[in-house]
Amino acid sequence: MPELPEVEVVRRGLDRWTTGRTIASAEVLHPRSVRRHAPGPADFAGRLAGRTVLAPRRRGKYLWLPLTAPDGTADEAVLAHLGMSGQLLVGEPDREREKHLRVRIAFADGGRDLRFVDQRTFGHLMVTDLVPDAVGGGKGPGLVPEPIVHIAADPLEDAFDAEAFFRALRRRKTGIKRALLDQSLISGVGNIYADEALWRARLHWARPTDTMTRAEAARVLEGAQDVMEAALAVGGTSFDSLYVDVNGDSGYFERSLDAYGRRDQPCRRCGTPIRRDEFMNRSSFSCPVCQPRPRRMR
DNA sequence: ACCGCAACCTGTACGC
DNA sequence: TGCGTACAGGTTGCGG
Repeated sequence: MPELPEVEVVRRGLDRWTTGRTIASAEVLHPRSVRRHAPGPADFAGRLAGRTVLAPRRRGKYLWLPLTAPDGTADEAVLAHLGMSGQLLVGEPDREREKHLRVRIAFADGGRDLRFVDQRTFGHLMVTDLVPDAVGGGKGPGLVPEPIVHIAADPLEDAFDAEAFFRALRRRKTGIKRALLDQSLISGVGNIYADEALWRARLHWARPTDTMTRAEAARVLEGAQDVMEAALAVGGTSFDSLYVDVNGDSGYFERSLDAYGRRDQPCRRCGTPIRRDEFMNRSSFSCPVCQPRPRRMR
């Protein structure tokens, strides 16, 4: 459940169900799911046993569970990325094993367990150090997992710097959608919400960023913030059972999408059929009238 | 240093 | 029913 609102839905579920609990054991059923944990699956499991999990945090599409050190502070975390099809599910330990169960974490209290289920295995978990945050001049989470220090703040964080984002856009020689999908410029935005933000901002995906105005950048940013907050309010976007919260329930935002997946359906602003373009080996949906092609494409 | 694309996987939907 | 093709919401790593 890849984009920011869906990951935030999961974070909130974990906050309720795993915070303050002590891990009894972890079981890695598919090594690919911990491939970014360099010391390997056995080390991954060994590092979790006996640790207490603190309140989950998120930046963009990354989620992490801080782990307590002997003195009670957090120095490490379990970092999770759901990729295209990852799910973090919480439920009774004796329930059936999911077909694509990759990692199972059991708690010392014997209650609900935490499962990482991932059909396509693009997602991953790892145990990593927490290091001082690089963004936002101290307004960020304070400590962040080392592997994601290069990720930009997401637009729902206080630490997000709109002016810095604008300057970065102007420096780049690329199109606005590519920039929105670049997690080092702005994190949390994926293919769905990029299309939705651009529809709201009335900008074409290929609009070159090096000539964008402050007003255009502000429109895109506001579009992204508004659409992701609206999606979050109804549990995120899900087209099928692959994108669910920790209890396995789907969100309702699909019905509110204005551009994504609406090929040939009337634009909700002007009635013109929405077009689909090929872009980066995937799809881009936009209104041909509200979002006219720029003279120079990127 | 930057940009853009191919690769990594499994499953589903659809046309013939 | 079966087969082939296209497509799916993400990131990394490599070539240019």
